[in-house]
Amino acid sequence: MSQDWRERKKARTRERIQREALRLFGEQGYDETTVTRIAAAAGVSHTTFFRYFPTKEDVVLADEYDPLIEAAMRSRPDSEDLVERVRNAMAEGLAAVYAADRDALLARVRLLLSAPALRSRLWEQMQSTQALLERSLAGTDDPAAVPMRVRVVASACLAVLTTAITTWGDEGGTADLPELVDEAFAQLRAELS
Amino acid sequence: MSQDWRERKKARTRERIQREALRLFGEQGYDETTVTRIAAAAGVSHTTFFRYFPTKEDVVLADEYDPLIEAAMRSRPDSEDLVERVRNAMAEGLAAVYAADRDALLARVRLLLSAPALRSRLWEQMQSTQALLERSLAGTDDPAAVPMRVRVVASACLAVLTTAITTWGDEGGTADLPELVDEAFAQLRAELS
DNA sequence: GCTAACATGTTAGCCACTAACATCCTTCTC
DNA sequence: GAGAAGGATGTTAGTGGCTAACATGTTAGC
Repeated sequence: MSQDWRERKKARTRERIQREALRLFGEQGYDETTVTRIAAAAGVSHTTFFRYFPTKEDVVLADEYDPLIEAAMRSRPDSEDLVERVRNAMAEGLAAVYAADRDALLARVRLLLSAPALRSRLWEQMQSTQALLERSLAGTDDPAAVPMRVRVVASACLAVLTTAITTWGDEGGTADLPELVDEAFAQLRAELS
Repeated sequence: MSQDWRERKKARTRERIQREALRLFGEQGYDETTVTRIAAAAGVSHTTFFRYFPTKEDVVLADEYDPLIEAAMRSRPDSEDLVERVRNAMAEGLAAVYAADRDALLARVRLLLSAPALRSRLWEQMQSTQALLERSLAGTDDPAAVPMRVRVVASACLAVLTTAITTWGDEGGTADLPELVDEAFAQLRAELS
């Protein structure tokens, strides 16, 4: 009971900052919105902003997806080959997000596509997702022990997923994303046979 | 004749800045080396530094590879399928750099692997390389006219190339890079059949 | 109530990067 | 060969992301 009030207040402050930030980004663009401005809109100082989000980019890119993917990877049977396992795990995680949150996902993707700084940050995050995939596929915790074959698969699958999501965002979210992802994987397979 | 002296002087200044920068990065690390320090070592002011290189990252990432790849893509016969064309073009461009410049390439790769800021910048550059590949494969100049199939191929091939180069750098450059790239493509193909 | 813990604000500063202006040096013209 | 024009450079000052130090207020546990 003791810490509850504090935790809840902190969570609300965090949400307020994020909400105001996304609103301002949408209204005036990412680069044109300063951290100080966001902090003022949320009623805090810019130092407090940085106590909640280590960088400006993190307001957009709070990574909730890695745990999803990790769990999905664990539920994949060993009978599937490497690509199938990654493909299905990503599809599973994505389906959950997509069903719950389609519009928010689209807004986020479009923001990401609009600001170079955000895109580079995304790449960094994907690097950690890739490391996760590799460890999971290779069944080891030592990054140096991952064979190149596994790294090739992980990076290629992520590239395909990214391409599908990017295409989806470029088209304004008109298509069905899970279908697009399926299609993208099928296309790669078709090109390589 | 008139402008020659000026041009040559500028070229020398540019090289001096770059040389000193790479030396300092090697000695004390990328993040630990400030632009002002580099400028001082090169005997110029920090504003002059930025007149030669738009960002600190650009000292490391002057992109000479895209033109190579573009030329190589043009020399590929239409009889090859998409993946083969990209694969061979990249192999051709890489072979040239590798033969001429192996040690410099290795040093650069290792620097890239060491600094997150540089890596994200690399991703941005790869985005432009990917766009180039897509246009070349699709035979169009309109990015919106590129079918997803082509984008999937381009992004996956780049991912494979990057994985091979990264592996090479991680292993200290002991392997033969062109061979590694070949192997990486073969592995992806093997996993997808 | 008192004290320890903690969230926040203020201030000052670093660094990448930019703009404005003055200076100097080359180059071109007469 | 003197002077004007143009370009390269330095100085200064400023912005924005981000950090550290310290002071203050607010809550938690006794």
